[in-house]
Amino acid sequence: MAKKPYEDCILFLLAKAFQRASGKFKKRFQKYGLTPVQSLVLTAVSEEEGLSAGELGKLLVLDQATISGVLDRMAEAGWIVKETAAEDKRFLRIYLSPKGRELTGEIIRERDEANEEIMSGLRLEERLLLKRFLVDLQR
Amino acid sequence: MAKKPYEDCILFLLAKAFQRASGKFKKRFQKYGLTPVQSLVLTAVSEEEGLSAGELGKLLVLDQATISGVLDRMAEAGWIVKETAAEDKRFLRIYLSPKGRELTGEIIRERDEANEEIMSGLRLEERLLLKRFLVDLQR
DNA sequence: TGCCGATATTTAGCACGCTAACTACAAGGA
DNA sequence: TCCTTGTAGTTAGCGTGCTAAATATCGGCA
Repeated sequence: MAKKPYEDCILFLLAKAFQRASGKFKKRFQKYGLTPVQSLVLTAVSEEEGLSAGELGKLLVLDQATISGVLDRMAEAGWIVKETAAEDKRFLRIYLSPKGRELTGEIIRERDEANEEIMSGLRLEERLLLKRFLVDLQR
Repeated sequence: MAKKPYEDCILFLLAKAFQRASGKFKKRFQKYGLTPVQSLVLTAVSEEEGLSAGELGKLLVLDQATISGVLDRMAEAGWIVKETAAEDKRFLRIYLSPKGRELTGEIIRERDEANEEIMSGLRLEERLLLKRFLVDLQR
């Protein structure tokens, strides 16, 4: 039997690389009670408050059902505040809570360190190439 | 607001590349009633029958709980057969069902085509580099 | 023999991520 | 005004993937 029979399958390689990266984020953020996805949503909200659920979903490429659940749990945990927009009650407006605002800087630092940790096996040019390839896969 | 604020976050890039690849597999395999993961498990079983759940999990880097559930659904759907090993009843032995054996060749072809489709935006050297980088991330 | 610790699998519970169905609201025309 | 159509968000149901706890079996040792 081949030892690593799946190294030619790009789906497998992507899945495992994502799993590993996700694990590193998870470890780093669990002391805050945040999941990896939630950490991304938090920084997105901090970059522009008042976005709707749909706009956040587009930004982070999450479908409506997924972003809806994530926002719900984050509001529940006190990271963000969900308001319905006055002009059009179909829309939400998502804001940081005081807790969210206070910890955003730290979360962003953790995220950057996690990214650094994940990429530590690659040289700078390799990191740039990898990112370009991953973007090119998204066509 | 930046248009694509997360292209610097390797977790985000990996997640989205994986999502897209997974989507292509999903589309291609749903006519068989197979999920992307199940397609990988099926080809793994076809390469060596009689492996235990744990051995398959190690091969595919899936934890016990996950492989257990996947195997259950695949047995339910009639792709594989679960037997308990006679020598040590703690172990399972996983075999292909007649249906699994019949369709494995086709499934492998679909998998190869899906991989080709996913990588189609990259030249050959780029594909090899990408695979190497993804493996290197798994340290 | 009978118990103890190790090992393989299963189960429960949570968080995505997807599709599909549903609700709520808005806008525009008959 | 009423109705139809479209849009934003929620909910339900499924399949991973994880951790932790439970179950079943084995092996060895008193």
